[in-house]
Amino acid sequence: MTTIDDVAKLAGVSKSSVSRVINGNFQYMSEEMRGKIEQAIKELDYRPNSLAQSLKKKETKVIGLVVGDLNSFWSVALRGVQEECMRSGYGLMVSESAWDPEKDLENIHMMKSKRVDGLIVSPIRQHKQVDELLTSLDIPYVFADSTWDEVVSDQVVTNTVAGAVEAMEHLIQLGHTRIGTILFTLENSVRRERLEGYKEALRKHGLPLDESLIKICKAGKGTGVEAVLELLNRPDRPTAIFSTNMHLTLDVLKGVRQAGLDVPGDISVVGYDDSEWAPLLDPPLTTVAVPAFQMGVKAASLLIQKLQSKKPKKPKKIEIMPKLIIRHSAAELHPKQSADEASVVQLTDHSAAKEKTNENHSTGINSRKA
Amino acid sequence: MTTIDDVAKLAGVSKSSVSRVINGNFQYMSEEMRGKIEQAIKELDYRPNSLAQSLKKKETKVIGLVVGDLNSFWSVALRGVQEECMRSGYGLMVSESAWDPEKDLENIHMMKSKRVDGLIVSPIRQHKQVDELLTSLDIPYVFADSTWDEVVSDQVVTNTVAGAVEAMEHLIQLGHTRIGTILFTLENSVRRERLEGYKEALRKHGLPLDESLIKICKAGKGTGVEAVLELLNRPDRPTAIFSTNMHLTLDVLKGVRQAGLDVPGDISVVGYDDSEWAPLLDPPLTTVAVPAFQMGVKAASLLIQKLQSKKPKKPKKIEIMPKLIIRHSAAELHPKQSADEASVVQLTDHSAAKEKTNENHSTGINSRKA
DNA sequence: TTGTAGGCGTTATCAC
DNA sequence: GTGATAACGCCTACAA
Repeated sequence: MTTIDDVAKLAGVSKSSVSRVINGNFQYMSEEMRGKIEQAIKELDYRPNSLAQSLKKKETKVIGLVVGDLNSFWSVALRGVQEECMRSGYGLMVSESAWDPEKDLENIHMMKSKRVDGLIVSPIRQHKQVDELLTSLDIPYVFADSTWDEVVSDQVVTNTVAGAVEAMEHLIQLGHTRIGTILFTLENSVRRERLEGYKEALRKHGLPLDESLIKICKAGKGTGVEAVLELLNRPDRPTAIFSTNMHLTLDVLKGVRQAGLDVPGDISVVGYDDSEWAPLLDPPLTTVAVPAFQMGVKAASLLIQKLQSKKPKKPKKIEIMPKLIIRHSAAELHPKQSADEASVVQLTDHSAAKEKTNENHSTGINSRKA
Repeated sequence: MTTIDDVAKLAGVSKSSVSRVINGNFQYMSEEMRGKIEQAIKELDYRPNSLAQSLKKKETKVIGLVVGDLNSFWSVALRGVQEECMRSGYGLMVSESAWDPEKDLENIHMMKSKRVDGLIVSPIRQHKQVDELLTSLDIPYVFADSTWDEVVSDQVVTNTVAGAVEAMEHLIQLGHTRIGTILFTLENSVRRERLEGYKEALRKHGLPLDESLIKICKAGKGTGVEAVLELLNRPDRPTAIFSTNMHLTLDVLKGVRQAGLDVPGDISVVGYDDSEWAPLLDPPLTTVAVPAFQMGVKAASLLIQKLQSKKPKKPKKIEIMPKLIIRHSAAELHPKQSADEASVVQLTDHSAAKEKTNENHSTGINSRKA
């Protein structure tokens, strides 16, 4: 491995001068010396050892991503994070705790020992412990997606309540008054807020809240099917279902089919999280699309900006608006029309002092060529 | 930040001894000293600085993943890689070139400068240059998924030809003789092999090869729709289509719908790459599922094993078998039957001296709880 | 304008 | 058994 000494020797100069060239300190340096050194660097194809640089400079130019679940949402968001990192010259380390809350803490320690400059975190639970650990470790961080209600740190989240409300209002405008919903256990803010939006929409439109129409299920394959069947097998079954998660939406559709019911004849369904497959279902599925890619970009850029500014600013909360994608039923589709045709309802941000993030970004799905 | 010196001071010993404890060198050490030091470490919650360790030991315990496209396949495979890394105590850096072949090379350099111990690479093109760069950089590596025909290095791939043949044979057994196929441009082995499998199946069953039934399209949204429409609008249109990529399958289904045709009444479709949504289509879609998660695990463990064994072994090629998942048509589904019910055809490995990877692993989809 | 020397936090090779 | 001490490869006052 060629080192800075090799370059110095070849160029016949001291290594401090080489170091200056590497770091772009050309302030008081003769053109001649600079030329000699750059020549030598090229000749040896020398690249500095980041480890040594980092040890000295106390920064690694690497940020870490600590997520509870690298699920479909995060796998898209990850690309946004990665893209922003590349653009800003940062490396990216990733870790997943796979739903073991202890591992989130462990992973943070791991990242710290690798000396990442900052962290994007999205734990599943224990946000408080995570927050405390992060501050005690004195590591710059940004919460993303999932957060903690009393959190005072930087964060990038989607306005989940607004998304849920919009989904519900779509159903209400279609004339539904008995709307069921299905959720995963309320372990984090994202999940709680979806329920909040459900309730808020009912309240807003003067509809009664029937707790028995709310089904909360444990994570796991197929648990949603049972839940939805319970909902559908009642005599006073709901005429619409708001599914709050993509995995649950799969279960809901399976359940509806198992119950021998028809969408949208017997029951309407709106799902949270969009999928490339939604337009291909029969009928095409209306969903709330969360701009995952964009969130990844925002989270990374907020963190990096934080790393690069000297003076600490006050915590910033960036909210990203989900989009309701209303898809026509298959019957209404003209044969020559694109099956992907849909109306996109851009939710408006009602909150005041928050960063507007309504640029016309992609939803993260289909945002790259294949 | 607390250092090894702080620990030494607190314990009243030299830092050499502390270092021994950290590295588990208890060979010639009194119980007493060990106790004192462990106590001090705990008290200060001391964690060694990986940078300094790595600088000295010349290993970082980090591996890198360099992929051309963090698409749906790799986003699942990534979880496998990550899981194996965590199990073996390695960190993971990721990078994506987003279809810019130059960036693959750039990312490799970046990883090298960060001094990763090894690399899992899956470039889109220029496998030869990548291979050469990797060897010239003297960095241990494993090709994964996509590879290069003349490659002699370690690699973990799926037997794409076998997968394609099986898909085709399914269609042939259903009585189809005019089968169209749709592919992305043949830039890498994975893509070429799918075409190869298409041809091989025809040959094997004595069916004629009609080049005009083979549609090759550029990457990009919706290009597949045009291609499939060309296929379907001919008077002698094929009675079945083998779609070689998930994105293309979406386009194929859209195209079929736009042409006003019915699956499977007018035309049969088999897709490469499975999706959670496949069983929910009407009719459920038959696909070739590629065990992405498993491939990630295998790639990581092969690399790590390579890193940890002293003597270089001869290059190893691990082949993973895709699985054909035959789904019943909706009409045949009993209402109380799971919509996900499907026959899984486990392809048999016909090759001789290759590692068997037919354990009953998951396909990567649905392999985690949500 | 350039070079010398010390130190970043460890590990490893010696002595003792 | 334990402790100095010299690297590891780079950066950066400070001196020249």
